Amino acid sequence: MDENELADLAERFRSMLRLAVFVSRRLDGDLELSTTQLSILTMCGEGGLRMGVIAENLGVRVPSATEQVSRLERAGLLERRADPKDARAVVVSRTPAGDQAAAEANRRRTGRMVDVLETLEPAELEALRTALPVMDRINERLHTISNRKERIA
Amino acid sequence: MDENELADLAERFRSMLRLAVFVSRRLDGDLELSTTQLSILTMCGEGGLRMGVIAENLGVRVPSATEQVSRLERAGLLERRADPKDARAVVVSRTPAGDQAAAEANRRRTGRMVDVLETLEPAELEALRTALPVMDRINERLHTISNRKERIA
DNA sequence: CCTATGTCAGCACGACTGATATTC
DNA sequence: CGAATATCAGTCGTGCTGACATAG
Repeated sequence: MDENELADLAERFRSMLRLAVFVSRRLDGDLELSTTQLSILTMCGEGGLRMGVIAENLGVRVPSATEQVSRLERAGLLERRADPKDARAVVVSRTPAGDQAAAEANRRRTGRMVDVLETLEPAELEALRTALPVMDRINERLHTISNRKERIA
Repeated sequence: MDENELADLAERFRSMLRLAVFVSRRLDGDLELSTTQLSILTMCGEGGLRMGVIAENLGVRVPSATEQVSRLERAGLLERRADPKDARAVVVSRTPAGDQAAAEANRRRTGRMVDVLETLEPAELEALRTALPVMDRINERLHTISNRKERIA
């Protein structure tokens, strides 16, 4: 693929990213839990996570994660415990109410998404399925490139 | 495709949307113009747009568009003119400085995206290219579904 | 003593609603 | 007069940085 084709694809992919943000807002905007909050709830099953890990998974700074966790804790969906191995750290895990809320919210959002996907044709669904891993790769590469830049600068 | 496959695809697509938001932040987060602001600048070439159209294109309410346009106007990149056909409306268009800023910003962001895409393999780029129109379709369908819901409610 | 972890305080941005003009 | 267009005022959510306490 030559340079011009790549630049064209890059521009169209930029448009697609904008659209993805837009679609995300439309799908999740009117629900009780924000996209970020549900992500935190979902990742905090299975024994809990440290605050720093939550922040890293979300791609935000630690204070931002603290804020979201505090909010979900006030709502009774998460709880903080001291890490027995390291008293500086906290381990965040779901309460039973959090388990229930996460399951319910994920079920509902997936249902909405199914409603949309049902209107597409098989070839379109296949195109989607094939492209999904590519976004993961792009995300990985983005980390690599960012890190390299930091080292140079 | 049966119900379970569709639900599985829906969940993975939801993850992809989250990732898209994340990638978008990483790519545009440290630049002078926000993603939204550059979208406005880009769409306001070719004779200008009314405020309501800008809001609709962005998927936000009119007051939010007003705020962004005011900011870009203060920065000297956009200008408001009265619509000669309808004195209630304003027409927003780019200044020469806005033309230049939009071209420069778009060039730079596309360049960043090319840096990322260059690290992918041909098959992955092809998968991406094939999937791009599908996101447009999803966006269209979302409008249809939302409108139907409003009518029912 | 230096680093790592998390919280707090204060700030910025960008969305929203509700209340106005103004004009169709 | 009612509907449409844009703006203003005020609020909220969610990110950030910088300063701090506590523990490794």
